[in-house]
Amino acid sequence: MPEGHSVHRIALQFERDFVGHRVAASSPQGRFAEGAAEIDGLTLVEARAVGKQMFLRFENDLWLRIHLGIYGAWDFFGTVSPITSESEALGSMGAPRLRRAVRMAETENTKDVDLESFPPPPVGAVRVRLMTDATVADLRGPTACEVIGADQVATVLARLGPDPVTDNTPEAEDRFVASIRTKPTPVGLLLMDQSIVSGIGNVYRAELLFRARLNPHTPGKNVSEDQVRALWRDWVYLLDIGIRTGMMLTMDGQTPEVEAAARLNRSDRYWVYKREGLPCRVCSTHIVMELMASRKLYWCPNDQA
DNA sequence: GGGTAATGAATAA
DNA sequence: TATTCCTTACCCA
Repeated sequence: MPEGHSVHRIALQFERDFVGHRVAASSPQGRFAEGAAEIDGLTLVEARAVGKQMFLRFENDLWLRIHLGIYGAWDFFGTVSPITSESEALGSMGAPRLRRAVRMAETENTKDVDLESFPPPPVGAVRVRLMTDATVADLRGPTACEVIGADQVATVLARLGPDPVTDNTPEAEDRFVASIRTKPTPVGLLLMDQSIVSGIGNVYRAELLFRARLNPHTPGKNVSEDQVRALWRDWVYLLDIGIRTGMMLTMDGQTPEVEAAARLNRSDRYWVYKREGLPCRVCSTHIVMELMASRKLYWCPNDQA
């Protein structure tokens, strides 16, 4: 579930429960055995997120770079501190897996499986397990997972566009404006381009464009400066909500009923995302789905004319 | 039990 | 533009 907000939340979780601790690193699945051995037993010094990338800095200037890709996920067990006042601890995002573990234990009728035990046995294909005395973090299905040096971290960072969290400055906004407004590329593609702006994925892309009432096919250079600045500021705004709540809430400012429903059900959460064929919440026109660079793009052809 | 989609991006061509 | 990689959840039977 990784757009920028998730990655920032995960980095915050590591900051809370891992930074300053000696960390045992292993690869239960085996595919990251060498990398895990490099950092095993080192103390975590810093946790950073930029866009969809996370960097964990250990002693000796060794960095673990993680990119979750489309289905990577971290699960936390044990001591999992709340990271914002508005959300449960991140461990709750791992709750489905926890429930599945409970089901498995029940169906297998193995009373000796102690679900409260620490550390819990790894379930599934755990590429990396990071563990302190009190907390376990399991990573599955990442697109990138590697131990690198500071120079390589800098190389990765150099090709990332501004992230509103690390870069909420007028200069960052100007950089975003300039890179959008010089390109003939459809704005719907530009928003997904991590070298132009960090952290936006397929959900936020569709929702940002709808909120701006912008046609996704509009060439970047044809979007007015005011509109581009509004896009940046809306991303700043939505990302903050996402980090605080742990949800991609884009229908804020609506009635309390609508907002409550959005928090409760995914199907009531978005303006256009995954609403192909359903009536637009504003004008009742059928929401359209089309493939743009092989990703599903949802938009309202009437409001985003 | 099988098939598919999924909040992503690198690479080849 | 097409292919490849990574893993799980959900839907259907």
